[in-house]
Amino acid sequence: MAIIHPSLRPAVTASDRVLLEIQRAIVEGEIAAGSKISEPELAKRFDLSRAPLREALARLERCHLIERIPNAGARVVKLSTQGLLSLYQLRETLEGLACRLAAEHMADSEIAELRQLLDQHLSTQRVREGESYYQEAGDLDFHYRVILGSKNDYLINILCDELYYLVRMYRVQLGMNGPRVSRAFDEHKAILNAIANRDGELADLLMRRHIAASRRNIEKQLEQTGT
Amino acid sequence: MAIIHPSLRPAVTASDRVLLEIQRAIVEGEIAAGSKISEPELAKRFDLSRAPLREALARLERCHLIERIPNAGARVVKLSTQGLLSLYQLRETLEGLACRLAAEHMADSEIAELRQLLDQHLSTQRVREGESYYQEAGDLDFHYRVILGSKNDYLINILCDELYYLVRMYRVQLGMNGPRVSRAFDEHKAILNAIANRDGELADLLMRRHIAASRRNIEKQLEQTGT
DNA sequence: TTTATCTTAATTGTCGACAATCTATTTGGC
DNA sequence: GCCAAATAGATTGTCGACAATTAAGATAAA
Repeated sequence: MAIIHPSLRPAVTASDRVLLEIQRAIVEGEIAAGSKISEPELAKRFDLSRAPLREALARLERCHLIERIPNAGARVVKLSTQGLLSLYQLRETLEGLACRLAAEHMADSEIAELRQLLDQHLSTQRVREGESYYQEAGDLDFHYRVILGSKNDYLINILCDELYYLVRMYRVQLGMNGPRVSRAFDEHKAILNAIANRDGELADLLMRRHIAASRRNIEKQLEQTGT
Repeated sequence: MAIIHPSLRPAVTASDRVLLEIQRAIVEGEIAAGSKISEPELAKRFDLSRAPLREALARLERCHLIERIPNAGARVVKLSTQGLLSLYQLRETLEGLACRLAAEHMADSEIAELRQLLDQHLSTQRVREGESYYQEAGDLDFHYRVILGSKNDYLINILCDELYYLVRMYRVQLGMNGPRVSRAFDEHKAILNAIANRDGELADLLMRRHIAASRRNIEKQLEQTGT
């Protein structure tokens, strides 16, 4: 199903809408990594004043998609191997914690829904084999649900609001696909079983391994395509 | 010495200055927890327009000191036992990670400086026994340096920019002092030794214990003063 | 030719006013 | 007397213009 996001209030304000558009544009590389952000240009492009645009830029800085220097302007972040390693280092620890907490706090009904989701992903993945969008959406969806299951608002905020757009940017712009799909599904299943057994320690371990494997996979693709 | 902060650029813009003032006011309870934020009122109080004020509010939301609802306004966060537990849960994990990374990445010179700092704290603490400000400043200073030693920008940002103001708010408003001072210094020393020995795993463990002990200490004071 | 300084242009930060939205009170109906 | 709807007030979101700062280019001196 669609990705569930905690701050998914339906973009009520103009600044909300332009934020979503620019986020998408940066994540998909339509606005190139490392390029300078021109406030007047973007304001004209999205047909609004600079006030809501600047609020959107503040939020983009919050999720690490741009970097601002006072009186000098903003630039889209550059992707680097070092940055990706730092990011995945954090994810390992934080999502491990999320798993441990999810094993404690998720309701049985939530766990059942999550199992249902995985089965559903497995079947649709057989049909649409190789389509990286569904693969990525499915992966993110699973991780999102586990994170939400932790019931720790600060943790949820950091992972879903502040780090995941950058994670997606790395994945999209480095063209993540390849044969790790089926193994990722198996790993998801194992994590879910640990959570269902209320074995937080194991769920933590499995999630850290899962993300470490994902990181190694990306690193491999990085050195193949050339840094 | 003074607390070292990564985003300590000297508050060049008006929004920077008012942010610092409001941050201090909220942390110290001068603006009461749970109270409503009035943009016109604050703008008049600090003698500036609403534009830089709103930017400051956006950053206050980022460090969890206020909560905003679109078209409805902002409120100062309420302190709760549940919130404090969630916060310290995160700190345990994140600062544990910071220790592990610091053991890998800190330069010998940085470690030497940190040891010097601890000795200095010990002596000044003997002189100014019981003054909670110095106690807190010293504690924060140690933690800050370890976090910076991790050399992971995302981790540094989360801990120093997004979580620590709220940690300070809990400490200040719940009046943290008491006899844990000397033991905390011992624990700091042990953590530093582990880092100096490049034993990241032990440093991680000791820091998690250190924060867990601090959390239990606060919880105890909480139930004494009555929730 | 190179470097340093000055000038100019563009960009960012801030301001005051207007429009859209929400909260609270009052009014009307049951 | 109580609940619902409408109105009035205030607050937030957005706009266009101005001020302050920075970056770039031209000019002059070494």
